[in-house]
Amino acid sequence: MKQVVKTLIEKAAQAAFQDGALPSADFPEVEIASPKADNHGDLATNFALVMASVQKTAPRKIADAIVNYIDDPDRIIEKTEIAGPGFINFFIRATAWLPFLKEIHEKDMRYGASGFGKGERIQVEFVSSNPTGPLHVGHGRGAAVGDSMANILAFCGYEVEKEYYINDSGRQIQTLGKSVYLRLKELSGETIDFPEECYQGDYIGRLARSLFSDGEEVLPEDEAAAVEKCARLAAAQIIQGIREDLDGFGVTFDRWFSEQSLYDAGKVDAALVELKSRKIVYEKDGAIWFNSSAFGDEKDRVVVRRTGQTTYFASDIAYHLDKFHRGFDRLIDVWGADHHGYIPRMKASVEATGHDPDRFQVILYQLVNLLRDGQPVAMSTRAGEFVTLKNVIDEVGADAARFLFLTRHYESPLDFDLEVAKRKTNDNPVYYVQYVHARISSIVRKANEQSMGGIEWNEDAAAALNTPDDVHLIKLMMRYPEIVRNSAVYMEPHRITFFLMELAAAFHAYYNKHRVLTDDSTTTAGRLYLVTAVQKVIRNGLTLLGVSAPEKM
RNA sequence: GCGCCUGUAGCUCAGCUGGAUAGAGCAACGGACUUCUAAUCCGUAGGCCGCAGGUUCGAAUCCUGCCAGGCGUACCA
Repeated sequence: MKQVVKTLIEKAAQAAFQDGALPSADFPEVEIASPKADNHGDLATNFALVMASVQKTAPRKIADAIVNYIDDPDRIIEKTEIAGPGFINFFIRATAWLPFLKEIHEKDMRYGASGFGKGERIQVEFVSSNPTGPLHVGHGRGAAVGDSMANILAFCGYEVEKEYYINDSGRQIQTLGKSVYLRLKELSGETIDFPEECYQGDYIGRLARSLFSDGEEVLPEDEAAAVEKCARLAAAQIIQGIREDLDGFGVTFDRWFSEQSLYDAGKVDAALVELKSRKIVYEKDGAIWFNSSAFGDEKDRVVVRRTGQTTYFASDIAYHLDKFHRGFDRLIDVWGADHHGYIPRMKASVEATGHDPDRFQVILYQLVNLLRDGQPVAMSTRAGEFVTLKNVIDEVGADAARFLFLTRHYESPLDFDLEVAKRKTNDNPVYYVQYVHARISSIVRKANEQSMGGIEWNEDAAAALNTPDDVHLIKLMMRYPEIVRNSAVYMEPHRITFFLMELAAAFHAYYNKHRVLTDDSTTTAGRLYLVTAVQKVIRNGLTLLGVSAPEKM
C-alpha cells in the first residue's frame, strides 16, 4: 500500500512540474509513514516539507500542487488532507486493504520473508562461552539474540550459518585441568591447598568424580600429563553440557569450531606470517606486538608472549581470517558488553589482514541482572555460586526466557526477574502473545465442529470486514514485512517482539468487541479469514524469535 | 584519566534512524465473564524525555559541554 501511494505521489510531482505548478524537478525520495493518530489518516508523507527548501516554495503550497495532480484510477484514496506545516494525509478506502489479507494467507509461513539479502553469506557467531563451566543467564541473552538474529536474516534472504567457537586451548583450559586434577587428589584423601586462581565451583568436584568414577579413565603418573588429560576430558564434558543446555533452549548451531583445530592446522602461525609479511607486527621486549594503534585501536597488542606462547588475540585473528577464507561476506559476532574493549583490536586485525572492517560487525548486548521478586540473586562467579541458564529454563520455561531476553533492545541492560517470568499475566508478555494464537486456534476448532464454513477468500465475506477495527488489524499486519526487514537491517530482533505485542493487543481488543462466530455466515467467514491471518502472522513472528505458538493454553 | 553503553510516567521499557498532541505494560482507582479460552478487555489518572547550550521550518532523536549509573581500560578472555 505504501508503494502504491508512493508511486501516486511521484507521478503527481512529475505532472505538477510539467505543468509548471512546481518550479524544480529535483525531487527527493518520497517517504510514507503510518501516522499514530487516526485523524492523520491511514498514510502520510512529509514530502512537501522535505522539498520546501529546494522548491523555494512554502510547504503547504507544494502539498496543494501535488494533491491536485494525483491521479488515482483505482479509487484507492478516499480523501486527502493537508495538515500541520505541510503533511499530506491519505485516507484509504476500507475495501482497498482487503487484497493484502489474501496475500497473508497465500504466503502463509513465508509472509514477511523477502529476498532482501540476495543470498549474501553471513556467519553469526554467538555464545562461544569458554568450556570451563556451565552457561549462566547472560549467555542465555546472547543465545536468544544470536539465534533469532540468524533466523531473521535467513528469512530476509541471507544465507546464514550459526557457529559456536570453542576456546579449547590456552591457559584457561590448563587452569580447568588443574582444578579438576586437584579435586581428584582431594577425593582420594589428600589434603590440598586449592589455589585461588582455580575454578571454585562445586561443579568441578562433581565433574572430577563423574569422569573417573567408572574406572575406564586412568590418570597418568606424570602430573603434567595428568593435568592435560583432566583438561581434555573436562572440557569435552562441559561442552557436552553446554550443547545440551542450548538444545533445551531451542538453540542449535551449524558448526562448533575448535580453537585447537586452528593450531593443529597451522592457521595461527600462518596468520602471524601474513601479519609479518604485511609488516604490521614487530618485536619489543621479547614479545611480538600487533600494530593495532595504526588501525584505530588505542594501543598495540601482544600476539606472542615473551614465553613464546601465543595470546588468545592471536588465535582470534586467525579465526576471523579463517571465516573470511570460508567465503562469508559478512561476519556478525554476538558478545557480552564486558568484551567491548576487544572490538577496536578485532576491527583492526580484520583491516590489517586485508578485509573491509565494516564486514565484521559486533552485536554487543548489555549484561543481565538476575532478580527474584525484585531482589538481586547473588551471582558470584569467583565463588562459583551462580544460577545456571539451565536452572532458569527449568524454572520459567524456554519460551518465557527467550521472549523475555528479546523484550529489550540489546544495548539496554536487562533485569530478568524469575518470579515475573513465571507469571501468567500481562506482566509477562510471552503468554499474552501466545494466547492470541491459542485463542484463534480455539475459534477455528469451534468453527470446524459446527461446520461454519471454510476459511476461503471470497468477495462477499471480505466485504463484511468494513469496520475500523477490521482495517486496523489489516494495516497492522501489513507492517510486518517491513518490521522484519528493519529488524534485519539494524540487527535488532526486539523490533519483532514489540510488533507482536502490539498485534496481540489489537487482536485481544478485537476479540472482546467482535464475535467471530456469528449467526451470519458471511460475517463469520470474513472474520474467520481475518483472525486466521492474525494467527499466521503471530506464528511467523514467534517462530523467528524461537518461541512456540501453542494451539491450546 | 580515557573509551563504550545507559538515563523517557512511581516501576520496567518502546519510540519506525529528524516529523504532527511522546507511547505500552505493571503498580493506583473505577468498570466488563448465562456468549468463540477473563493468561482477556474498557475507562481514569500519571511527563522540564538527566541538565545546559547549539544545528533548522521542526529535536526524546543529530553536535558540544556537564551530571549520574553500568562495563571496560593486561604479555587474562
